[in-house]
Amino acid sequence: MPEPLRIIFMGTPQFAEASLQALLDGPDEVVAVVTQPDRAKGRGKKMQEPPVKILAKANDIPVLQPTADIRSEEFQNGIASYQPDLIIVAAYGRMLPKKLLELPTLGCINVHGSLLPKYRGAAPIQQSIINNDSEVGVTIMQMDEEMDTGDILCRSRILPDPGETAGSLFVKLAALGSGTLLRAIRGLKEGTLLPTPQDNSIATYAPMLKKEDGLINWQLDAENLESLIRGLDPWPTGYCFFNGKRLRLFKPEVVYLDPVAAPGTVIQADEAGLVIACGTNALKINEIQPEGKKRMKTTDWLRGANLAAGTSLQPEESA
RNA sequence: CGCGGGGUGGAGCAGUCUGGUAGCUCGUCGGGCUCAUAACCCGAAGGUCGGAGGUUCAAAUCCUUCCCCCGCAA
Repeated sequence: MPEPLRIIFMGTPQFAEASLQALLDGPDEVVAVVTQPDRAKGRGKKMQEPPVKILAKANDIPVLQPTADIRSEEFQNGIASYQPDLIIVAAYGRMLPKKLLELPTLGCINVHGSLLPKYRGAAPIQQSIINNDSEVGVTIMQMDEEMDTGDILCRSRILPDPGETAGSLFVKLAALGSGTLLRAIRGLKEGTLLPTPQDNSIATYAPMLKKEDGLINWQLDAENLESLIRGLDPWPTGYCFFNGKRLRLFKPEVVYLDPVAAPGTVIQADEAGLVIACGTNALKINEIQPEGKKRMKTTDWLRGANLAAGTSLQPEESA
């Protein structure tokens, strides 16, 4: 095995940054970075570079941004010209074709934000919070042609903290993933890794979240909504409506009481906080972001908002 | 030039349409009450009303322009 390895890194968002940085700090050579094209984002639809691209440019690494078809001859020849020993993928955002998977001598390996075979797919970290899992982690796996189904090389697990959000867990798992990745690479080089096939019978999927997934259904149990809101923080965020305006909900807390009011009804709205009736028990919301405003403590918001107990936070019936 | 909301003592807001005394709920500080208190009562401090220019006897308010924050959409 040549030393150092020639590595191509494929990734796009913030989650991938830590892994790329770890590789840059590591013993092997990152010869190129592949990332999604710049996209028009934010107000005024300004073009924005993916975080991974920014990091790559800062380290003078060639960046490839295939736009349409990563199955194209042109792109695959481009990759081949770097003669990679290993391709590492972390939240790149697309499946890789077979030809590409077989190109590097050591194949392609992936950093995934769950303990596979649990939560294959796009949103494993959010899903693990939403389901209130007692144990979370990352998996390094050998990639194959299907989504997150390859043999497991390495896993690391941690315990989520109370009140953990998808955002806070993202940071932790990105760091955990980068360390686990380096361990896996070392193992590959030394031939000490034992690739383990996934047990498909216990596999679950974590589909990409949509904005509408954040609309709170107050009929549900407060405990479920509590973890849901944490799992949707910071995106797409749990939300409901008040006076036709969207209210984003953060820092939820289950209040154990038998709600006499209909689900979605405000039970309490004073200096002690905002409590809303759910299908079972109730939910206290400790931070809130009204449309057009910054995120703030709910008690601050209540001082200025004209919200009384008895109000329903269901979306308006009229369409 | 994608659509829209917003910037008012430390916090959250009202006041802007219809120019004319800086308001509300809190917080802070001082005093009182109380066995005691984050409760209650009395009092006080604290504001270039985002910046600049303009109109006017007079601008938070009307006009022009710039800066900043945020939601939608992508």
